[in-house]
Amino acid sequence: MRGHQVTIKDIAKILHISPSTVSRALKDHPDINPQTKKNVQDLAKKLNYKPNQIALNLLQQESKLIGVIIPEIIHYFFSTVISGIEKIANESGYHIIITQSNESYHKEVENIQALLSSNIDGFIITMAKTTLNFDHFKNVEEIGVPMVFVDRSCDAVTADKVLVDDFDGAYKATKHLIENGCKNIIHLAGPQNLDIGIQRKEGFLSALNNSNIPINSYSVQICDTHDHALKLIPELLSRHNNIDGIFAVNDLTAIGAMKAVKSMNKKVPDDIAISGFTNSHISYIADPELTTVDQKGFEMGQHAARMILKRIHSDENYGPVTTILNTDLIIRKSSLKRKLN
Amino acid sequence: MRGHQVTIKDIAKILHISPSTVSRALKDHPDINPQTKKNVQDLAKKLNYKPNQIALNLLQQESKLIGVIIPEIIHYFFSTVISGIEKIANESGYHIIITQSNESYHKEVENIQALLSSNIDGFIITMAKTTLNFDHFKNVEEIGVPMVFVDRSCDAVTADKVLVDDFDGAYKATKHLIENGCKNIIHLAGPQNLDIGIQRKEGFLSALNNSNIPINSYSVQICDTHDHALKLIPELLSRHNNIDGIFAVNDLTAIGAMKAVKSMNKKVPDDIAISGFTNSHISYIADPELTTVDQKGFEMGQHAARMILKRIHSDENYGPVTTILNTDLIIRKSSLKRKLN
DNA sequence: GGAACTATTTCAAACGTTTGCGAAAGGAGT
DNA sequence: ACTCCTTTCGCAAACGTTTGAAATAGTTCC
Repeated sequence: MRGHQVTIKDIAKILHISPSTVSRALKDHPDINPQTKKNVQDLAKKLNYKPNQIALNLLQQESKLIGVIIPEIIHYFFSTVISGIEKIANESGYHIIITQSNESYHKEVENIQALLSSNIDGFIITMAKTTLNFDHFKNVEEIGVPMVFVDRSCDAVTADKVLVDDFDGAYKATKHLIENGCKNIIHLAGPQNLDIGIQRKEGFLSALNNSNIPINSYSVQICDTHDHALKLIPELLSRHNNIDGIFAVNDLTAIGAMKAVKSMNKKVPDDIAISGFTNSHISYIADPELTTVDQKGFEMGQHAARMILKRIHSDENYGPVTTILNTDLIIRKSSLKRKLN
Repeated sequence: MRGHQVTIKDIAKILHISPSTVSRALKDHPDINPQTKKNVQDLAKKLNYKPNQIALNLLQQESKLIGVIIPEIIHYFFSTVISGIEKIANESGYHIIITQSNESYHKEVENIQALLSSNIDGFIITMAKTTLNFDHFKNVEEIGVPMVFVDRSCDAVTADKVLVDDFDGAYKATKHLIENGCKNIIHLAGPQNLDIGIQRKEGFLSALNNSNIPINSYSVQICDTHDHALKLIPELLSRHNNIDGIFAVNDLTAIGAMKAVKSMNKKVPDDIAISGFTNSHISYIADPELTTVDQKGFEMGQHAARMILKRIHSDENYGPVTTILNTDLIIRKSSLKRKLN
């Protein structure tokens, strides 16, 4: 049913000239007779000729395609990363193929294989949480297809990375809570096998230390989902009545905590101030609006795209580059206690 | 820097046989000597041979690529649609190229052109809100590349569609509010140049009529963003004190309305019950949790992918197919008034 | 009138793969 | 010794495009 796209050969046949002449005429090659040029260009426009990208790809040994592997597209952060990648890629005539790992190691391996056989020119990857074996990345490295890791770094392989300064972000958020009068802050932390989980925790602890605030046995809780926070916080508050601040590893968890706090008839922020991390849409939607750390997803995506394009177009094999972006603290109502002093 | 991928020709050269023999050996063609076959297959495995997808695409005049054009990936609904598409496409060896129009007509046209020259095998499209001219779609139709429209239908062009029963969803949500004791419900409606805006409004009005509830001059307000609702609702409530229910065209608007209601010291749901539409993540996050209509994004994506694959693989030119999915009413706390009778 | 040059066009190979057809070689049957 | 068949393989074309090199025709110059 496909109506045959018009090709250079078609134009050549109609005009009784050779395909090479048509090709050159279309690119304004000086060797071509102006009249022939005009004939060709007019006909091409009339027939709505579009060069066949696949043929060009084959000839030039490139696909102008960047493979993107992320855990889950429905997460606000990742969708902003994708938007950033898409913007820069499109500006250079590239397109992106998106695949999701759903945080599954096996799906990630599958996706790598599938994208490789699609002859993509480069990878932009955020590893799955469950990825502990890195042979599939090493394989890519051997083949020589460039990779950029985003947000979660993989040290088993030499590749470019773009990360965010999680430590500093967490530090700033915690410091802000302290400055707003919090004296007993807990941290709802992410899994400690991931760099971001560790860094955000360390930033939190460092801020406490720096302000000479004592760290309790319950100051750090592994808890990184909305529903978990909803269950955990009431328990915690009933045991430790003097908790007056919560710094959560992500916005969703922060909002779960917020709901739990409100359900116990405590006020946010006056009784308990809260900060999240990511600056996803929901932080603005929350009631009260959630203070959070902007994770710069869009910028990360843009950087990653620029890095991969540079690799693709570079002949020399320069060493791996790591870019670390600064975070911004976004201050909203959930952390602004009435000043008591 | 790219380490030349190993090709059939490489294998042929090493084994001193012709490329055609290698090709056939790799596919277990009966014409090939078992020993030759084994030699080829062993070497191919050893060298990690992967067929060049681009060459195959050129030969078979297909790219195994589906072009997806959506307004904005950061919207929960669209990201679920994408997930659905990706799942089905991958199962059939297809990949998806995603582009965003950002609700801009011009970007949409650009994306169509770019994807066409990437020789994608089919389009899955959700039109931008601002698209009023359809020549770019007609162009695609002429060329003969199949299209499926998702969520927002385009009648100017003969193509498959997968829609959701917006009318019925709105009807069910409104009916539910009525059954929970609402006597004066307003509808925050979407733009009335889009089908979904019209259908949801009509469903709302029909439910009121069916329950003999009078429709006021202010019953329908064009308002489809969080921030607009935040401004509009206080005005409305101060003028019409007896409003006791709100049905919003999407979840974000519903949550804006919810915040506004709470800010006026009215209780949700007891004073004013609220329902949204979409069932996005935020509806579960809201406080109180938001009653809403599940828009079945994932299912829509799956259907769209199946429809486009069927088109791609079909030789005959069957008439356009429209699939309309049923919605589910998701009842949560925001609509459950204490029964007064 | 031949060399030298210019202007314009075509040829052919290349990218990697598939596939119809033909070729070569050997064996069996008559 | 001839045909016929089988087994195994290679040739060449095809997909659409680009590009160096060669070809053709026409002009200029001495």
